Amino acid sequence: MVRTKKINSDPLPTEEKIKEAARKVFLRKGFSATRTRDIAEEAGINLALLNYYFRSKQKLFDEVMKEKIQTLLKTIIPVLQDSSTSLDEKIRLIASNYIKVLAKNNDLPIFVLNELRKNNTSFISNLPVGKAILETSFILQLKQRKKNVDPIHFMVSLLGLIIFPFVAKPILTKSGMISEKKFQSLIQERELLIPLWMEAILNR
Amino acid sequence: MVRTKKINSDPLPTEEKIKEAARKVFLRKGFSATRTRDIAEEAGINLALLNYYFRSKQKLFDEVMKEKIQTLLKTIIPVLQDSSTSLDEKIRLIASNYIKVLAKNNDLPIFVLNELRKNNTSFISNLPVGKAILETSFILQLKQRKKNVDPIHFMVSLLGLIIFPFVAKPILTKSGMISEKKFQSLIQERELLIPLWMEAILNR
DNA sequence: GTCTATAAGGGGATAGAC
DNA sequence: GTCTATCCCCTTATAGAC
Repeated sequence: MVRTKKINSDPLPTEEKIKEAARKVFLRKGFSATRTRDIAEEAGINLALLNYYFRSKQKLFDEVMKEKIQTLLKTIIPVLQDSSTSLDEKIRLIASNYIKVLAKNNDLPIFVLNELRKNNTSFISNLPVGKAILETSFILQLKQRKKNVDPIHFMVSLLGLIIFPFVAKPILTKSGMISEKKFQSLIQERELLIPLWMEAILNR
Repeated sequence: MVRTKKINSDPLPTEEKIKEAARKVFLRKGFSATRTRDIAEEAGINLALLNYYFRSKQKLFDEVMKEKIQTLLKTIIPVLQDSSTSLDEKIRLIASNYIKVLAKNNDLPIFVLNELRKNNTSFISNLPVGKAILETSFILQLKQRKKNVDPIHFMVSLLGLIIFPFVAKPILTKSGMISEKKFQSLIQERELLIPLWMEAILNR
């Protein structure tokens, strides 16, 4: 392998083309509003091939959904667990990592949260991820730092400050409150601001 | 008119029964996943009546959607505009009003935000509500209080702290992190906590 | 105003040729 | 593996009786 940069000489294999198209269409429209024909067209293949590779719309959706949940979890869980970093560092890392991921994928949070709400999927309820988070290094450090701070409140607030702008983006931009460009600079600024705000809350 | 309290002696008129059913089903499942049959069944009427009163699924949806957006705006805009209240009071009122409304209607924010995102609806873009908010008493008081605080950041953060728990509720409860009961007490606590946190951010 | 019956079309999935 | 053609159910909406 000598090539330093991959030119588009070998197009994606069909299965990956379909999955890539599915990511795009499902994220934009959600499960119910998406037609398998939309995905096939986006992928530049025939509708029959979708069923050949993935058997059904639901199975294809499940694969995309699982992947997206993993993306969200992998962004935060390793940071929460790492006992070698300080609490302040963890807060900075979470803000920084999430904003980097979401800046490239604005729709990710609202898509995942809304689809989880609508379907009684077992994506989450199978993994005991919720309780696991309550026993991470992050929570322990939080309890040591300040006894009267409820770790759940603190974590929900931190994630809210990071994620909410992306969830509210449709209303912020469509109402004319801010432009697309202003939105992008806004969330970049928050990468620095959120840790300062969380610090202020802790020192209250 | 002597009756001081309306007993449920006269059931709702058909049109209102349909609308009430539509509110319930659309909010739970979103536009695309909702079948008009679901609404008719929920309302206890025949499917044809739905079209008789509302002409189409889309028109019925639009009425519900418009109503829900109004609910969200009416909760905050009068508070922002009232120049007779202090900044601190406004913050307390916004937190208090929103939490009261959303405690009875957990799905409201994610429903509205997600449907606005998916459809290129003109619900919002017609009203120049975004820019109007930037000229309210609230924003002026904020600028006076602290010059280096960006009002947009502050407002997005305030709303994020209030609304995000409701948006994240599916993942919080389904992941086993907190129970339904714990969730309800959590958001009640935030009615007091959020104003304190915003104060800490302002005094940073 | 309210119902039953049905038209008309959309959309997921498959059969079968190549 | 990939395509075209098609099946068939589901869903919205309407026609028309009462």
